[in-house]
Amino acid sequence: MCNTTKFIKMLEKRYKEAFERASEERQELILETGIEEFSSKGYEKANINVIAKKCGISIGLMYKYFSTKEDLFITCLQRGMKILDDILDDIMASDDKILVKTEKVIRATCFHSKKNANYIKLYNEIAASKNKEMVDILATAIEESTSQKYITSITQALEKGDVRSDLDPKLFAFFLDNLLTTLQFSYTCDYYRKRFEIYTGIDVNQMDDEQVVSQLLSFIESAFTYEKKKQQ
Amino acid sequence: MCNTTKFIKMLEKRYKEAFERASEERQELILETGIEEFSSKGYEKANINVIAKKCGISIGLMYKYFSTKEDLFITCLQRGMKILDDILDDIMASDDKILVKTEKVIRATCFHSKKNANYIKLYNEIAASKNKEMVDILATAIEESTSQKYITSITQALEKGDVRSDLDPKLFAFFLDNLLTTLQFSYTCDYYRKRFEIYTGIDVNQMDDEQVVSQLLSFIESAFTYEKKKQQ
Amino acid sequence: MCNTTKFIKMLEKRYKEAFERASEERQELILETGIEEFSSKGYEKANINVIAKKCGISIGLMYKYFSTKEDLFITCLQRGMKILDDILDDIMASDDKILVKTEKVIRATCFHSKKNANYIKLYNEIAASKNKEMVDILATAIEESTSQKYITSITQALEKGDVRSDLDPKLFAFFLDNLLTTLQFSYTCDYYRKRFEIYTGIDVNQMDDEQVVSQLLSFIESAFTYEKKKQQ
Amino acid sequence: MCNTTKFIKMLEKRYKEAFERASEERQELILETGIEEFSSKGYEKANINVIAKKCGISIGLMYKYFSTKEDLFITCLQRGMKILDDILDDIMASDDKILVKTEKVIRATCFHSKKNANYIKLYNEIAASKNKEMVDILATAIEESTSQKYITSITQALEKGDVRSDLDPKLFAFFLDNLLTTLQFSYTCDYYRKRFEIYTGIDVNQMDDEQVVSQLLSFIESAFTYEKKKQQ
DNA sequence: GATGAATGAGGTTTCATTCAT
DNA sequence: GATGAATGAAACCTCATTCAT
Repeated sequence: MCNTTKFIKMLEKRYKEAFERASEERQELILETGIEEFSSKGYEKANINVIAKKCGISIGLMYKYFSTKEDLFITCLQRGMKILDDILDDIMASDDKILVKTEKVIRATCFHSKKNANYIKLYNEIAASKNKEMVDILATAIEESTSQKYITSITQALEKGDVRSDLDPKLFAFFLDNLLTTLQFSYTCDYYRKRFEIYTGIDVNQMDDEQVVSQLLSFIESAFTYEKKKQQ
Repeated sequence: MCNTTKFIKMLEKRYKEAFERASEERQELILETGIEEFSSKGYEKANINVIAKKCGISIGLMYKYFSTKEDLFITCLQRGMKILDDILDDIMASDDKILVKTEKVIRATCFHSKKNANYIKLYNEIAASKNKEMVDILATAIEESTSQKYITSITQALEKGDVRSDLDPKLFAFFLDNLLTTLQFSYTCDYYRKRFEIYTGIDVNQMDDEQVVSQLLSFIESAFTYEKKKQQ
Repeated sequence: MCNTTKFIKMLEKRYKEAFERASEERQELILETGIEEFSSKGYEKANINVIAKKCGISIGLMYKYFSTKEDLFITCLQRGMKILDDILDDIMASDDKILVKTEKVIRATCFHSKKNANYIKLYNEIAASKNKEMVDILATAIEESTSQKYITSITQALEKGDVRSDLDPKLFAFFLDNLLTTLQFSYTCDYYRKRFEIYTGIDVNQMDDEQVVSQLLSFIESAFTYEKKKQQ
Repeated sequence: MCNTTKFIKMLEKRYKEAFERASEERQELILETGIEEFSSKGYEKANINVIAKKCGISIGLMYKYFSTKEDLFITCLQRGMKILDDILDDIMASDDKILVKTEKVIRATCFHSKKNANYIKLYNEIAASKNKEMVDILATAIEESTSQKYITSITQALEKGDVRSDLDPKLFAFFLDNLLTTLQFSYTCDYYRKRFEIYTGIDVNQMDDEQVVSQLLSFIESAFTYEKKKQQ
């Protein structure tokens, strides 16, 4: 139905038929356990035998469900993507103006960050992946729908005159997402959390979210709205 | 002399004395080879024996130079940091206004990106590291000096009235660096490059840098300069 | 039931669950092979890969059974302790007088020495270990029950007037065990065997055990029994 | 001159001529450093490169002095033997009766134990060595002279009627040395120290030496002196 | 469907010894 | 005499994957 799933489907199934036949609870258990392991240890150090044991299933069965470690990882990632994309979908499907949408996305980022921390960590994991072929596929699956939403929204705003006339919708969408992505990581990934603390002096979990939201919103709002008078 | 080196020094030497006694060419060869391997394969998959072989030295000698794989990695990283920090230092030491500095940094990012791609990839590597203890140390070493420079510049600009009065210098410095960091990665790291292409439709290497520079600059300029009139 | 096992249990299991699931023959094969290697080469020079190969199993499986080389060693040691302790238990559980027990222990030492040589060599191995922490645990596991048996027996003999009144039960138990331990080593460990030959002029294997038994027994008997008249 | 050196010489020099040409201080430094390392780490884990560094000499020079690690170890051992043997020599050279000599040896063991701990640890090290060929040579070098002294003393005492008539001088010398050797180890080697504590309840360093001396002496005295009336 | 025993290549690290200077 | 850079075999340990049951 929605745009999102279309792109996720670009990633073919990476699980075997046996996995589909497993009970939904089991599917969920396996994927959540995998997500937990991959996000806390990283892809290389995560151990598929350990994941199987934590799920209470045999390693043999795990390989009946997934052909390789990579397939398990990708399937875990798809689950995370689905959940995160649904949140974004809800926000972007509305008729709100771009800045209202932006505010909602920022708030969603701050407020959902704890619950979905592991999914976001998986994104961070692939953002550092060195498997070029895989990375291209994943980047497309992850970013294509998001970027379309942002670009479309900005383009419409441009047409309506809601944003300044000299902006390039694609690049501005890109900058917007850069800010949001980094913020997400700052709430969830070790390195970015420390970095946030270095900049602000405050651990992100003790930070007043409202302060972050309002400052980032005003940053983006101004960036989108005001055109420089005539320079030079 | 400058602030930067002070923070780099927070990371003590991670090489052994024997390494200091090696010829400068060899030191350089080892570090560059290490950087090449770590940035292309990632920390886990990089192989010390392979690095040693590529350098034409025995594995035993490698361990005379570095106690562990981690020490070699950190030393490689320090080399990258030194080089990248020097560039930033040059720019930030000037008396230019904040937006001029910003423009210079953006340009430096675009233009130096190819030469220093591997150093930047190392940053990306640690940004995804799961070794909390290490990550905190590295984040401090890497971000502390940069953040200070940005925050100081913005604070001064605020005092001089060069930027709008309602901004929080720390958070705005943070947003600024987020945009620059993501841009850097977009020029160098596989995932971010693909993402850039998804947003803009163009591979970053065939992109007109000037377009990116001017759009990002105008984005930041507006964000920094214009205050919303009356917030309803 | 008996005191002995209580103390052996102080050493928790050092094998993994997979080892328990292996067939008894395999368990025995692995431990006996390990004992053979450790007792003939010493802990440091014994090679896990070699032990695995001699057992006809892969190194990977060996690590499914034991987490580390040390764990394998300790488990081998526990097997040796169990067997040796059972022998001592049988003897000490009787109602015999202390000197009768002593004679039985001496005979057991001489007669069992060939069959159990390797177990005793393991004791010798840890007696020279430099791993303080481990040594304290092992010493306790090995000596605690034996010492209790000796001290209790001597204390009872003291109460009954079977031994002289001026002896310190603890120290005499200690001296007694010193003589027995050294005798054990003399039957089994290279250095002590040579030393025995140097003292007696005869290789321990060609020695008339009866001669050793009677002389040691009369040595201990006199030491335990006769009090010096008036110490000038 | 004395008996002792005769047997020590059975061990040919295990150092190269260059070592003889080194200054006496250096010789001493190297051997004491080696003794410290070998006694604390054990033969296998002691590292010849580390020993060289701790001596402030190059590894190359170390190999000018000693052909192999084993040679260095043996030479260290010889030094320890020389010192310990000299102490024993002084005691055994007197005209004292066997029991007086015994008392002196026991006292020497208790009182010298701290100063010479490392030498004794080396003995413990070779007592667990698995190199049969080496062990035989070392056992001879170490035990031959000691055993002769004890056996001679006891034989003379037997002739003079100072000890009971039914003892076998060789075996009784052997038992005597067993008690003394174990006591030595109890003062110095980790395993035996813990074992002493298990038997007596007291750490050997907080023990009243006089108590140990008097009990051991009375143990040996009775063992040597009193003959069983007629058994059976 | 489900198990888990079994594999073995491959990675990091150590250290006795050599040798050019 | 003295240095210390250099070697590389060998040890311990990990883990994705297979397959007989």
